[in-house]
Amino acid sequence: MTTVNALSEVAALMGDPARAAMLSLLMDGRAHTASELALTAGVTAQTASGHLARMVEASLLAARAQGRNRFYRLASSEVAHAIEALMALAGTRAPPAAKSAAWRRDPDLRFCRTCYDHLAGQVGIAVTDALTRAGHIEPMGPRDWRLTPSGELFCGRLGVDVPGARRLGSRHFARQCLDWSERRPHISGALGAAIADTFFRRGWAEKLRRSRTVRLTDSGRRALNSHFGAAV
Amino acid sequence: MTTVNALSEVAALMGDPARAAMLSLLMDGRAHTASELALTAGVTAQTASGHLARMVEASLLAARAQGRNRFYRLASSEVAHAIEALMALAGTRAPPAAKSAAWRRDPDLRFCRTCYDHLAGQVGIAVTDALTRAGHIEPMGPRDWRLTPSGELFCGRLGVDVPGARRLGSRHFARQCLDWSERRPHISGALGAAIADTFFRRGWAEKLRRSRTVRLTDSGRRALNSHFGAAV
DNA sequence: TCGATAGTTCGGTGGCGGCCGAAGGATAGC
DNA sequence: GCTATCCTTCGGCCGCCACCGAACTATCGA
Repeated sequence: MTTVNALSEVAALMGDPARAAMLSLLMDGRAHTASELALTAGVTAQTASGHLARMVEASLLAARAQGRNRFYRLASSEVAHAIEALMALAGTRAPPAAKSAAWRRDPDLRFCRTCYDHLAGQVGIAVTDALTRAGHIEPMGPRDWRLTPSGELFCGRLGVDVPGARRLGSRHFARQCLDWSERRPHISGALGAAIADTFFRRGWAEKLRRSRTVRLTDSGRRALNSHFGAAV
Repeated sequence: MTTVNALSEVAALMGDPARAAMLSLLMDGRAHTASELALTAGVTAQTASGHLARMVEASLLAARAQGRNRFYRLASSEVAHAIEALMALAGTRAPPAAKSAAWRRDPDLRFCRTCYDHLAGQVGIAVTDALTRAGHIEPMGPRDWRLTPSGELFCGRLGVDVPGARRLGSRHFARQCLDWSERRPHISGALGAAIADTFFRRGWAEKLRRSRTVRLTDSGRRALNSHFGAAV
């Protein structure tokens, strides 16, 4: 293959409107799910899937499976650089200010939200980090956490229903879930759900209507400080 | 027009093999006639004419009529920069085995070439590294270089027209341009062009006909050694 | 075990665009 | 004027590829 063909091939990939829309969204540096990218590009899931596979094949994107979701991100900073150079040609300034519109509109979503049934965002990460720092949980394997004896006690004092979580044998007990805004794992699985449930039950957090966004209450903020030694 | 559409449109222009071949030839920084570009791209004159018109329309190329001939050149160094960035991507895409095949095809191009109007390849990197090592230039921000007082003196002794380069207010003075073969930044912008000009004027380097490839002369090799303390 | 959700694969369709032949300027030289 | 060369415009053909519906797989939660 000549350098010329290589040039045209990579440019052609970026030259499709749907793929360009996906790449633009990914210029925020975060990982996004296939369905999110499909929605942004304005195409069906199956069309998006084909586009994403081609871009992964060409090393423009990197993919990581997580549960039912598949997260895609730009494969390297060089990809971002090339996109930026092309956008500069069109006279439009893009990165790094080019976050997705939804993103700019919703900083609260980044702060705290539900991910299935557990907490995510800065609050989810703060809780996870605090538990790790205190030695209450430990990474176990690539995808799980282990609850230590001290963690068992800690959860008991807080009112987290650990026995109930263990009873759900069909469900993973404590999983590492990649936080798509913070780009680090937070705690999910049955234990993550039980912790979130405690937050809601004790009035530390409230779900907003018709949204994944979660509001941390004042007492929740105090609880984070006193019980977890974390500030957000 | 949205930024996304702008991205896909300019990328789609570069994504056609015939147009990519033309753009590659024009990376030598010179103006070429329509028929020459048609020959390079392997298409008929009328097909090439259509391609060229579209690229002029999109401000990728600039055209100038001269007698019966029509000369085309890259519209700006930004266009060259974008092409270079895309080529850097293309270098990473295939596994090593496939890459080296394409590589060995053009060892001379990898050694020294023009990137629009400045030097690239091993020689371009050698010059840039030597200037950095001697403290003549310093990275300034993510995309620029700063010429230090010692660099000012050094360029003056060499006959590089620094004042002339500064006078081009419309153009970036000293930019970092990612070298697609060396995968590290070399110096471009007005100063990069002035340095390259010095190389050609003093007989240190010669452009090969119909190619971006540049030949380093024996005196050029000696100059690199004595003035820059670099060996290639 | 079962339903719901996320993602992929496959097959068929439609439209965009690259291609060339033919014809039509424009310029230079005679 | 005439001719050769360079380039462009026009019209029609053809292939590629983006798209979607349908069906399938995998994972999650109950």
